[in-house]
Amino acid sequence: MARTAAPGSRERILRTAGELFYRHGVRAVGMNQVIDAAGCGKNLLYRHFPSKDDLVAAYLRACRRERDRSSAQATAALADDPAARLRALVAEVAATATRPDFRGCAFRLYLAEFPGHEGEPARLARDYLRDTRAEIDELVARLDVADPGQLADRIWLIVEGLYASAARTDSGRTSAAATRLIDDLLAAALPG
Amino acid sequence: MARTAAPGSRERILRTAGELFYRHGVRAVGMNQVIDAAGCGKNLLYRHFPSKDDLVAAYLRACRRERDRSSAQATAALADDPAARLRALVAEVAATATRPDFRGCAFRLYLAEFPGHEGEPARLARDYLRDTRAEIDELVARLDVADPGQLADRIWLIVEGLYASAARTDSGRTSAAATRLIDDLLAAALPG
DNA sequence: GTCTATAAGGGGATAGAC
DNA sequence: GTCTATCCCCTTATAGAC
Repeated sequence: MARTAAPGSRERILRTAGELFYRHGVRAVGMNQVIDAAGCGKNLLYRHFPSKDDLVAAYLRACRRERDRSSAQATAALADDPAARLRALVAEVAATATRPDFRGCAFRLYLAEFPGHEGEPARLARDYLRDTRAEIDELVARLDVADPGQLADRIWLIVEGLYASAARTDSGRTSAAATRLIDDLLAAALPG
Repeated sequence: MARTAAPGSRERILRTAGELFYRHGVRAVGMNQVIDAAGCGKNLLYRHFPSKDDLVAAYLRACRRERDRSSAQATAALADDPAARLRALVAEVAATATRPDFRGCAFRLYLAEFPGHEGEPARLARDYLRDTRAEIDELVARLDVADPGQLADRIWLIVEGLYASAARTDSGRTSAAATRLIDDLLAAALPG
């Protein structure tokens, strides 16, 4: 399918749809709107994405790829230091949350829009949240702290709060508060 | 209008609509669905609520009333102790978040569903968030702490994280983490 | 008169056909 | 790319039951 079409058409449609989905919400954006914004024919879009759910799933997969890439880049130069990686993880979320077009976490926004849905988009969103939470758990488990479960719960709470709060209030202030709170929590929990 | 109608009809419709809106999302629930669930005629609903936005606004106003009532009840027997009131505020949110049908904060869910909307529902949602944030600011301002702004930011972050996280993960664990973290923050910030 | 039930208008949704 | 099919949305109007 994609081989016969213009090489960049799929990516262009997906990028256009993703921007609309993220800015206005998935439910608020219709397929016609995507077609108009992408400047393509209805045929081409439905050849690449047979249904809206397929398009939404591709959008969330692209978000995941970007987040994984961004996360890997943030921790690339770091030594194998769990505390530093935790700080970098939160700092990377804070950097994302201060981008001018930030409107929240795409996965959390999708789940808020489609509660109880069980399609592939919902699975992708839940997978991302589960994996991120697991990453925090694993990093905290490698720390020498008295109560790893509690520390992981607290860091997760802050990550969730950062995503939620920065979408609606001053994101710079929220991000600064989150990063400093994580620093304090780690400093208080770690020996020395 | 409501004076001539059966006395309980408006409240019954509103309660039915509210449950549907909260459980499935405002956009996902159509007026026909509300009418079917309430077992009323289309005429009656539109007489009480001339448009869906009016019904949604009434739903959010009911949420606000319930939250204000619940908040007042939680702090009624408390002395005029800002720290105790802050702890009670978070504990009350935690209690809400552990209810079995908890799916998130109705106001935050609405704003996630309707970004950029400027009608009365959006105003009600933003008013609630602004008032809650202001309440935290005022309580923290009355504490004898070195950096009230920072403490208020952190408490707000935890409240946001609690609402967001408890909707998707183990709410008991999330609530416990939030209340204990608030306790620790207050204990660390307060003298003595 | 108050309510229910039903039909219909005007629009936009996804999706498919040519 | 346009055109159509089908469905559901919000809303209004009409007709009938108690």
